[in-house]
Amino acid sequence: MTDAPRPPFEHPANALVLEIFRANGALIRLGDALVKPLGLTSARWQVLGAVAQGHGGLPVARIADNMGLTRQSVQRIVDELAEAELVGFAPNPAHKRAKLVVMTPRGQRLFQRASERWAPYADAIAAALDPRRLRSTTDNLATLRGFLDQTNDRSSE
Amino acid sequence: MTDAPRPPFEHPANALVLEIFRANGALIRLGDALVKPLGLTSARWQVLGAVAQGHGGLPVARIADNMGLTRQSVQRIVDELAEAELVGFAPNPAHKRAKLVVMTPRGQRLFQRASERWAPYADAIAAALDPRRLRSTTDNLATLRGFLDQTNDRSSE
DNA sequence: CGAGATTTGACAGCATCCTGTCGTTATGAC
DNA sequence: GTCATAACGACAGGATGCTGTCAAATCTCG
Repeated sequence: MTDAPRPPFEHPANALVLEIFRANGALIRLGDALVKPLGLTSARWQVLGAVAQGHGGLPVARIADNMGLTRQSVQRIVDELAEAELVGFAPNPAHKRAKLVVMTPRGQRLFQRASERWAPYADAIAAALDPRRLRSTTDNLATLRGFLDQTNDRSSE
Repeated sequence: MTDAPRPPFEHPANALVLEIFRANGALIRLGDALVKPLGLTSARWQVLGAVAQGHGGLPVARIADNMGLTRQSVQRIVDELAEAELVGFAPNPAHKRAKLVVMTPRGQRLFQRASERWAPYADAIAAALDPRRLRSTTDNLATLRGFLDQTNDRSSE
């Protein structure tokens, strides 16, 4: 049994990476199904959430940084959300072109409804992973992401 | 302090979900940069890895299941890999149309080179997260994914 | 105050993954 | 043995995210 070809799949880090990919996919699928009846998608819901967090309004580039995405990806979603009148643009006193993205009342109502739909699932996740595991998993992923971001930044220099 | 608008962002599960999204994005970016000099992308590398694991050859649908993706996504990548002669198709004794995807020698060599490039990063991850954390994080994500897959399957019935 | 660097938005093109639908092939119930 | 079901591949279309490039606005520093 020493002849089994053993590519570095045995490495513990690889198992983690594969689980992250699978969890990411499963979360997006769940999110899409969850907000589809509201006319939303996972991506739009996420951007809406990021806008909701920036109470005073944030430029697109800031939202992208918060989400770990590029400006272009977020810009496209924001434009679509603006088209649907779920978000609007407020003048930015600190930058003429970089207008602030703010929620419209309609956007707030829709986001509220999405949040209500999500709540039971969030609770179920918290039930499947007790508070200690939930927190340690989050912390460990944050540690991993810190390393990855650092590595990515370094290679782009 | 009871008036702060508090959408369910405070929920511990949400912090975990956001970290999974960010980690996923960072991993794909790192993977793309890592195998770009080899003429590969993250997705092709991943599919190549899945083919490498199925030593005897697997039909596309099986590979997709293993990766948590749809058949169509994997099929397109496999076709491109076949075009580049990195994988080939072997007849499937159990199914006339569902041919088995197998590595070509060239694919094996390329995957080997990608693995060698990845190894230092895998080690670095294992260094940033000690074995116990690495394993518990992987296990907890697997638990989460079990719940998510179950929920997704249920809603598609 | 002025030149270069940085940040931000706009536009174009591409890679990846999804859903929906159809025809072919295997499998299982009867 | 036959028919319904499931599994698999093929094809079309849409959604999301990325890179590359350029212009406008701001900031930094001498």
